[in-house]
This record gives sequence, C-alpha cells and structure tokens, in this order.
Amino acid sequence: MISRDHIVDVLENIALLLELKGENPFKTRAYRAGAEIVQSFPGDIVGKAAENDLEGIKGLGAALTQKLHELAATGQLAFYENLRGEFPETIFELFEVQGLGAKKIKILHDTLGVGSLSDLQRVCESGEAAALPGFGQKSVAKILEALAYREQHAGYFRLCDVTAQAEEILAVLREHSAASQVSAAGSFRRGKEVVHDLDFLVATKDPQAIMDFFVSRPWVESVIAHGATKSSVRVANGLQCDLRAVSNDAYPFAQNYFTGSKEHNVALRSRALKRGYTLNEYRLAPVGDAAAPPPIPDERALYRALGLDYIEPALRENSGEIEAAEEGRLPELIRLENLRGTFHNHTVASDGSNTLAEMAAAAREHGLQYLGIADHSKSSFQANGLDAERLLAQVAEIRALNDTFAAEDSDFRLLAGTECDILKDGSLDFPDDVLAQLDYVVASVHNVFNLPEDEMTARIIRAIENPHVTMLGHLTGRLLLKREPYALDIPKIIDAAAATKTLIELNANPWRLDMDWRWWKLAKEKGVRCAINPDAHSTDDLQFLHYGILIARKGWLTRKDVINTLSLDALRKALPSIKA
DNA sequence: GCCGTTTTCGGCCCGACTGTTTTCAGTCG
Repeated sequence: MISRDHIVDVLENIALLLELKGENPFKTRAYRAGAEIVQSFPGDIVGKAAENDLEGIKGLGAALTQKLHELAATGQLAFYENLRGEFPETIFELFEVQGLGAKKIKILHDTLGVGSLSDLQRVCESGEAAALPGFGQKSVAKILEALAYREQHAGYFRLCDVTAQAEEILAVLREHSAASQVSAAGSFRRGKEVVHDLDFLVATKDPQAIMDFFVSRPWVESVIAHGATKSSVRVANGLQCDLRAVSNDAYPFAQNYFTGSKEHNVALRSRALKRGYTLNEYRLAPVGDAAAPPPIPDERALYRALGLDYIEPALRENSGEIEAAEEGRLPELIRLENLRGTFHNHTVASDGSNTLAEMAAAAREHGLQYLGIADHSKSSFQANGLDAERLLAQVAEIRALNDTFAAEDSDFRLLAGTECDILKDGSLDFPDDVLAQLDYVVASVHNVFNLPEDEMTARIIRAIENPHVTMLGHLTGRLLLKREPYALDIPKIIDAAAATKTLIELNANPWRLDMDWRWWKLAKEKGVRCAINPDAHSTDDLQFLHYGILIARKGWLTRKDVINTLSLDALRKALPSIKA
C-alpha cells in the first residue's frame, strides 16, 4: 500500500510542475490544499482513496478525488508521470533556492535548459543568467549565495535548537525603549516541532529605529533585508530571523497574521468577509457600508469580533479549531504546571548519566510528585540494558529510597518501571512474571526498524495486547531532521490501544516529539490517553517536559487526557486497573 | 481545480521588499 506521505509529495510536486507550466495559480493552489488535506486527515485516508470513498471531504473535488483514487489503488498516477516527463527529475531542487520561484525557474529552464542545482550554478557563474530578462548582477549574486548556504545547512531546525536564540531576541527587543509590545510569531509561536525561521513582531512609533537596532545586533551574521518596517537577518547557525514593526493599533492584527498558520489565516479572512469585514495584518475594516467592527485592543478581541472564542496559537493549524471556537467547544489545553510526575526516565543503570537519587532530587526540584524509572531492557545491548536480575535489584533499591522519602515525611516517590524492548516478533524482553512486579511498563521498539508496515504494525499490536504493557514508548522511532519514522499504520495502533486501554507516550525529547501532534486528536476521540515523558537520560533532560507540553497542546490535549496530571494517590489507584 | 443561502460562472488574501526597471514583476510570508 502506498503511503500517505508519498501521496502528499505527489500532490505538492504536481503543484510545482503546474506552476512551471504557467498554469492557473488557483489550480496549483487546489493541489497544494489537497496535499494539506491528505496530510492532516484524521483517519485512514489512503484506504479511503483506494476504495474511492473520498466523497464529501471539503477541498477534494471530482478531479482530485479521481487522481487520489488512481494513485492509492494502482500506486501510479498517469497525469503526474506525464507532467514529470516534461522536466528533469532534479527540477524540484531549484524551488529550495531562496529567491527563486516558479516564474524565474521557468525562464531559466525554458531559455537556458536549467534543470538542476549544478546547471543553475553553471549559468550563474558564466554570466548567462544575468543576461535573462528580470535577472541582473545582484539577483545572480544572491542565487550563488543561496546555493552556497544551501550546501552548508539544510534550512530546518528543531525547536530545541532555536529556543535559546528566540528568547534572547525577545528579551533584547523588549528592552528597546521604542518597543511598546513584542511577540514571537510564526511556527515558533505555534510550537511546531521544527521551524524554518523565527518571526518576531514589535509595536512601535519608531519602526526605523527598531529595524536599525535589529540588524546591528552582534549575533547577526548577515543581513538579508533591511527595510523601514521589515528586516531579515541570518544568525550564526544559519537560522533566519524576521522582524516586523507595526503601530500599536495594528499590533493585534499583525500578531495574528504573522502567527499563522497560513491556512488558519485564510479561513479567518474568509470568515471576516462573510461578516462584512476585510481582514489584513493592519486592521479589520468594514466592506462597503457595513457597520464598523468594535475596538480591537488584542488578539482575543479580534477573535471575539469574528464570533469566535480565543484560539491558542498552538491550535491555529486549520484543523477544526475555528469550528470548535464558533461552537464554544475548544479544549482547555494542558499546561506544564498540570504535570505531577513522569514515567519514562533513565539512570546510570542503563544509558543515563545520573543515579536514582540524583534523578529523584532533580524531579523534586521540578515540583514533581513522582518520577518513574524505566531503564532499558537487556536486548538494548548498546544501551547497557538490564536483565531480570538487575531490574529486580533496581526495584528493591527504588522501594528502599521510597522508605527514606517516607521517613523524611516527603510525599515524593519513585516508581519502578522498565522500558521494555518490543522484540522483532512483538514479544517482550521480560517474561510476564517479571513485568508483574513493576509499577508499570513502557514498551518500545529499538531495533529492526525496516519491517514492512503490516509487520511492524502487527509487532506493536502484539505488544499492546500484553496486559502488563502500560504504555507505548516513542511510537514511530523518528528522530526529527535525522531519521524517518518507521512504517506504521498509526490509526490501527490507536484502535488497538483504545481496545486494550494502553496509553501512548508523548515522548518529549525534542528530537522525537513522538507520537506526532497530528495524531493526538484522533487518539483522544478514540479514548486513548497520553503520558508525557521526557525520556530523560540526565537530570537536565527533565526540562524536555516543556516541549512535551507544547506538542500536547498542538494535539488538543487537556489535563484529563494526560495520565501524569494525576496526583500520586490517584495514579496509584489508576495504574493497576488501567488495563483491567 | 474548488466552491456555491447573489450557485454551474466567476472569484479565489494581500502587502513589503528587492531588483530591474523607470512603473513593475517576482518572491516571500
């Protein structure tokens, strides 16, 4: 069976190729919108497409429905293959060069036969490109610069790799005397797991002063653009940072606009139009002789004026948040302070760098009431996994430490668990009588990542069906920007987890953030609960919980969807009966 | 290519910056 990601790629590539052919831009937009719909559809859209059961999905009309059916049913799409045949396979690389769009690529391709990055480099260096209409010395120099950059950096960053920079920029801007309001915007504000750049917004009466200040900070490596109200700079690790300056009056509109997502904005704008307003980054204005909107001092008021409850930035992905806001059924999203403990953490017994006592002390400093220890099991040889004997010794050590906590009159406790390997056939790395002596079991895949989707799915479902397995660890094994998730039928896993009352982990390690936020809404609807775990390998890693919360919020999760919001007493009562 | 309570045609979000132009096209977000 063809994968969802492949279908998304095909639709996006069709959009690019149609742009190159100079097709109606609204047609290309329809393919892009289709890609977005397939990407974020909650459920088995590939199966539906294969069975020609896509009727009624908004944004997929007759043409896309037919093409998706052909693609899912046969694995091929004649329309796409024909289009591809008209251009070299490497043409797609050109879209990743900053400053190049479809129009310029079309000219380069049609006149100079440019079809790859190396072609592009050649015609830029030879001077042929500079002679083309719409091109000149400067644009060619910029392309060459972009090519050099592209070789150095992939252009995407994990959230954890930009957070410190973002906070520094925010702090510095807030100190500027001309800045009356400062905010992050863009995908960083929405808490996306990887970001392409950082966006910032300032309300000011002196935009030029803010711009001059921004581009002259010591951490600026190069200035990409420096205008009166908008500037872009590149900082040390290649990260692009954009700053906009607006008036105080425009601030809420700009904040909303630049936070996105683009899809959320489009939906808001069309909603505004239906209510007789036009919405842009500066104002909400009446159309024609419609009544003026109420005063809008902040984003909350903007949503109110559109007849909506306030939508948190985390939810602005156009995945049902506007309908929910209209009907007053937006979830009250979980917050970091709701967490009372965590389950999946390592110590020096396997591949962690701190002892039980050190981890416990760090957890108490974080204000947690319980910390679960889940060291690796013996098959994770590379991680010094524990065999049954070492595990049971650790359990005894944990019980003894808990006695000392009790003697100190502390209500903090360690919990005894394991991160038990799910073996290739879906059996577990410990026998049931060992697992039965633990407070809980995290089951994870750590080897044989390359099974076909159906085998990997069956493997994990077999583990889920073990009554001792409390939760699944890092469901897809992905490492952001480094390793793809293994092939897995996630809706099927969610169904199995629901049927067996198995929890699914939201692994808060910023390289993982797995299970992906796009699936949590479905999991929640099916009644699957979440455990947010830092997968800490050191005391410092407990801070990963922050990222876990950001992603849980993107997944619409509330306090009651997440088991580690329970107090220790409530948790102790819940654990034995979780799968009963 | 999609959509529709002005419905089968005509509209689909739009502003800032840059570079190449000399009033605007392309790119980006």
